[in-house]
Formats: sequence, C-alpha cells, structure tokens
Amino acid sequence: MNTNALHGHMDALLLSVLEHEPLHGYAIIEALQERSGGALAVPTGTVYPALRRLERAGYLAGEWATVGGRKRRTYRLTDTGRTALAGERSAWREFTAAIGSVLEPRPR
Amino acid sequence: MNTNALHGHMDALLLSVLEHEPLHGYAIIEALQERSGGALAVPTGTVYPALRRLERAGYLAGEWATVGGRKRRTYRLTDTGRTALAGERSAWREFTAAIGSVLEPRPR
DNA sequence: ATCCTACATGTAGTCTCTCTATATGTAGAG
DNA sequence: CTCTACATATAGAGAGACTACATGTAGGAT
Repeated sequence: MNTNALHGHMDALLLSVLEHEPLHGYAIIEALQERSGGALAVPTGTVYPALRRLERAGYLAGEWATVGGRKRRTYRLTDTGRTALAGERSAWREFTAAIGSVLEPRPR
Repeated sequence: MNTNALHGHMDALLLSVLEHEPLHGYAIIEALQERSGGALAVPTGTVYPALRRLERAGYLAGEWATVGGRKRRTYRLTDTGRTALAGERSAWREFTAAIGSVLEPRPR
C-alpha cells in the first residue's frame, strides 16, 4: 500500500496499537503489519520519529529497557493519549464517512 | 474537518465529482461540500492547483468559457481519468480496510 | 455612489508528515 | 565469519495541502 496516504493517520494507528499493552518501536511495526493482514508496511524512518513526536505531545511515555542484551524504548499510552485516541477514532469515522459519501454516493 | 488529512485522497475526490458531469472549480468545491453533507470545506488554494495537476496528468481536460460575464474553466474527465478513478476507488477501499482493522479491531 | 457578498480563478510561500537512505550496534544461526 | 533478525536513530528529499494574498465581475443593499 502507498503508505504516503497515511498522512495524518499515523498517530491514530500508533495510539491504537498501544491501547492495551505497551510496546517498543520494532514490535509496533510488527503489530501494525499483523493487524492489517500485511497491508501496512511502515518504514522505521516513519515510526521512530512519530513515536518521539507523540511522546513530546504527551500522548506516550517512553522508557528504556534492556532485553537480551538489546536496548528497547518501550512506549505506553498516557491518559492524555487515551483521550487523544478517542478523538482520533471519531475523526477517522467522520473522515471516512465524508470521503465515502463523495466517492461512492448512495443512489437516491 | 482537518482537510490536511486528505493528503493523497484529493485526486479521488475531484475525479469522482466529475464522473457524471463536467464542472468548473468553484462548482466542484460546492459539490464536494454538498455531497459530504457540509463536512468537506476544501479551500480554493487546494482545489485549483490540484485541478491543474490532474490536467497535466491527463486525467482531466479543461476548457475556458464565459458565463454571465464571468470566466470559468470547466473540467471534464478523460478516459484515462476514468480509469484512474476506478483505481482510486479500489485504493480507497484497501486503505480504509487496512486502517480500520488497526483502529477498530474485531474481537476474536 | 459605495459597500458588501457571491461568484470565480490563481499564485507564492509555508508547513507537516512521510519517505529513502544511511548509520550503528547486539544476538544467534549456519 | 557471515548473514539475518532484532532494534533505534537521523538527515535530507519530496509531496501535497494550507494560509494569505491578489485580481476581477455581478448584483443587491444602504
């Protein structure tokens, strides 16, 4: 898929994937891929900066950990982030409804 | 609505609105607004350059006309544009399916 | 007469976000 | 030793939408 079209929806994706459990960047990429049935192959160069951005925004809290000799930065959703996720979800519904109504208009 | 999120979907919108009848820029903006129930307020600074781009791409053909003392540039969908529209439609379905599966996962 | 709103198109410059390419490093398998 | 998976990160490019501005006609209201 042309992930360039994700423009503006990446945040929702990241927040959503962290809703039930904290994950680190690499695992987030895998989760995205898995949940979408392989459709979402998001490059690392997109995800890592986006996670930082969301952390700066206060939606995520990151923490370093070392697992099996490898360093990971694990992110969890903050309360603010949870609120933001709810907002992103309703924005997504509005968005698809709006575009959908133009792209596939119902015959009256 | 944050139309910045339209990134990459504007083309589909414009082609779709021109599917059954040629329209000029201003009328396209109104049609978009109307069809979406008021949700899509696309600024002129977005639409006019986009129409030019689609014309350059061969998807649209534009023609000047004067109606009631005012000049209009009316665009119609070319055959290539019609093919592109079909592609945009299926891309849109894939896109929403992918994001949707992450944002609103079905309970298993 | 003048102003305001609707109609109508267009450009310049900015902004945001994603991408590609690159860099760095560990662990474990072959 | 080499290759692959794991893991994070940054610089720079590119795309496309935005704001703000510029220009002009037509018609109704003050």
